[in-house]
Amino acid sequence: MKNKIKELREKKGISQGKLAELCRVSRQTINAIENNKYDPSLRLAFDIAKTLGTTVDDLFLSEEEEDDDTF
Amino acid sequence: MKNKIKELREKKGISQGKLAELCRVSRQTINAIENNKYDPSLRLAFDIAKTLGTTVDDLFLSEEEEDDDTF
DNA sequence: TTAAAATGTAAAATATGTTTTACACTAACG
DNA sequence: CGTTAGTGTAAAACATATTTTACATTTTAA
Repeated sequence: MKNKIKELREKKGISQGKLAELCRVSRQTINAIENNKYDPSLRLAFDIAKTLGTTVDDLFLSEEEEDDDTF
Repeated sequence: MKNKIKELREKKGISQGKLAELCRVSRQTINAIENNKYDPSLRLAFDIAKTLGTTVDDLFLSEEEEDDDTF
């Protein structure tokens, strides 16, 4: 699922590490989510959205789907 | 994390089983989420919101926190 | 008042998300 | 040049979400 985290994070001028700290998760978690390794939990999605001053619906693209490449 | 799933589902007049089918998950999953056994994945949160004609931000309450009772 | 549909719940198995530790790479900077 | 901050990545361990099967209870409706 695509997201605008990196974009909004950079607009705010904070590092992955700082965002992780503010959301109380590890830096690797933020990194993995920004790079679409996996989706965050719903709770974390809300925390990130709030921290970046936006909404979950705005931050994540949702739109059907990102069925991964393996075939 | 609180949610309005049961409320909106009943307003739509569909059963847990029907909602589950529309979201392509098991009925138990819908039941567990309605009864706050656990939060859905972000993907499923979007699917449920869409199916119920609302947004993730509207459907879930977010607000800090539901730290469970055990102590 | 009985049968059917809907709901609640539970355990085991599997899938997915998160942490920790650790290291490599790049860019900026003294 | 050598250091520091930021980023990408990986494996193991752990936490949480989901499925399947199965059954009990409640609600609806004939």
